[in-house]
Amino acid sequence: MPANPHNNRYEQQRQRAIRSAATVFAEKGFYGASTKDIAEHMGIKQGSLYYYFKSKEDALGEVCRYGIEDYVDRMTSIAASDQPFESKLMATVTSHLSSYREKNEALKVHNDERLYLPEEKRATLKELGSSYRQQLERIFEEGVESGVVRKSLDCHFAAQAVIGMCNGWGDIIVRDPQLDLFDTIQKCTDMILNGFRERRTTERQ
Amino acid sequence: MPANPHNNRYEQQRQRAIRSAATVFAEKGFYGASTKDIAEHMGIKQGSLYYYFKSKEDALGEVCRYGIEDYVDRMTSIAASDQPFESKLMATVTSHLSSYREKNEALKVHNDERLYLPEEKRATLKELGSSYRQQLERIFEEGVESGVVRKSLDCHFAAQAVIGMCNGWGDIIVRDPQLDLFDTIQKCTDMILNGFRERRTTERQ
DNA sequence: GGTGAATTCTATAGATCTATAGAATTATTG
DNA sequence: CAATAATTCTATAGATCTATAGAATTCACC
Repeated sequence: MPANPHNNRYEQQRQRAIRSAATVFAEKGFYGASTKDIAEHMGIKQGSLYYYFKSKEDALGEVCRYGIEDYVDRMTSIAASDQPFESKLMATVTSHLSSYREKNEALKVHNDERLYLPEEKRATLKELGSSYRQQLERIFEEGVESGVVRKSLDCHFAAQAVIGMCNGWGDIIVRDPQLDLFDTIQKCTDMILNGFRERRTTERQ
Repeated sequence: MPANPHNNRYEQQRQRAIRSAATVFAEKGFYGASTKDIAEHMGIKQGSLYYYFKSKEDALGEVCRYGIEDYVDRMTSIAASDQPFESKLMATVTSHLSSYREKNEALKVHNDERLYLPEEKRATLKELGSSYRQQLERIFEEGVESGVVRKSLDCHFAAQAVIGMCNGWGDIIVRDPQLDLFDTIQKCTDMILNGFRERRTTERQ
């Protein structure tokens, strides 16, 4: 507990601790990872970690929040912007997939391990996740209204499917740093909009 | 170690043990679940579990194998059948999603926890998973050849995307027994083939 | 350089958890 | 029913792991 709340070093080290926890949780899972693992990754001793976290569970909570927070913020600004539907969709996929790169493993930890948090903490995260999904649903609804997306679309289904697919890519992205992100983003967006079916050209075969 | 290898009860109880392990691993994760949890779910004492499993890790291996085995078999028979592309695709999605219902949580455990297995055991599972993905790629390639799917499709990407999306639904299916599976299957197939974009009709607006 | 605050360390209590050994119980078979 | 085999139980060794207390060290500022 630092006396000076404007203390710089404490916050910096705390961030390092959260990142270390994210890396270790992503690799070994919440229960598979020990506080010793996290401390060693950070370069301190096991007991010292409790200077930055109240408990191991607290560490998981911080990682999850860190993982999802600006991810949802980005969705909010995408949704609020006045781009056309197709741009919003692509921005969403871009934001989702690149989160896995930029934020290292914290978003993955949020997705895979948040269920180990107590009900109370999970509720906060759940609201964030629901907000994300609802905003994406709304984007699809706008797409319907603007005539770009077919009227028959179940927008709730659509949002779930897109989120699920992006999370699936997340696993691959985290494990394979070679993967061309931009290429994947383009292909995903194209799939969501157009599907894989051959377009019938005007000329008959 | 039963003397009579044709012993019936032993195999039956072993199956029960695997199912219990699947349920508990799915809920708490490999490290989060204790052998006591599994034994209690099965209605025996902790130590007795070792009559059926060599180790906790062995239990995880069995659950993973149980989870993926007939799932891959089904893909093999889908791939070998002579249905047209669209039927194969729908059969694939159906098989994938309904696996989550029928096999309870074992496929989910395979997806989420197999990385905690030692390299050797994981290699076997990896081959099964690769076989699945390659067969799905081949289905897409056939779709291209038959002209149903556009020539520009990256079939490797397509297979990954479909698998990722189905796994995403898997989480939802396991947690929400209410979800209409057939409806979800139809919408997924439709999305993969046609995307969400409004088809331009021949009449101009 | 000295002083108090901030940070990190060492050591450990107490609570797990896995796996094993051997006893007790239940089932099977002549 | 007796005897043998199969299954389950009890008890525990040994190895974690989390969280805390208090000592040691480093840092910031005068």
